[in-house]
Amino acid sequence: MGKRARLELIWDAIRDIPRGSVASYGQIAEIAGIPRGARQVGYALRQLPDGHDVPWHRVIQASGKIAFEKGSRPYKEQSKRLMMEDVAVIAGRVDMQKYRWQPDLDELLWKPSAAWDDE
DNA sequence: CATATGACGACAA
DNA sequence: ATTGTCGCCATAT
Repeated sequence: MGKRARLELIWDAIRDIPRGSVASYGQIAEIAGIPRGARQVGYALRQLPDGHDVPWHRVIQASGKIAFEKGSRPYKEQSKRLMMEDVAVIAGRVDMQKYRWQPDLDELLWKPSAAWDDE
């Protein structure tokens, strides 16, 4: 696979994170079909071109912490964007239990029939 | 080909 | 909660 294609896969996975939810780097990597590729997601985010439409702020560490250094420009920008969509950021962290994106659950809510295919 | 570098993650102290 | 170590893996040099 070409490097550009991989970047696109990762960016697409991030575009699927719904407003008000967050996903970890590793989670996005798996969805993009790159197991253990958390670092590749970080790489992909650094390659975002100007004018992109990728909700980069919805990607945080598995621990719930914002990846940027506390107090830095990007750190503040990310906290602000998350707050803007009602995601609580306390001391640089987000409660993953509460805000972690669950694709499977989304499926159930959007297409209930998909969960009944065993009847 | 050899090393260094990360917007990471799991785990042990 | 923090910090350090180690594993991981595409890129960069």
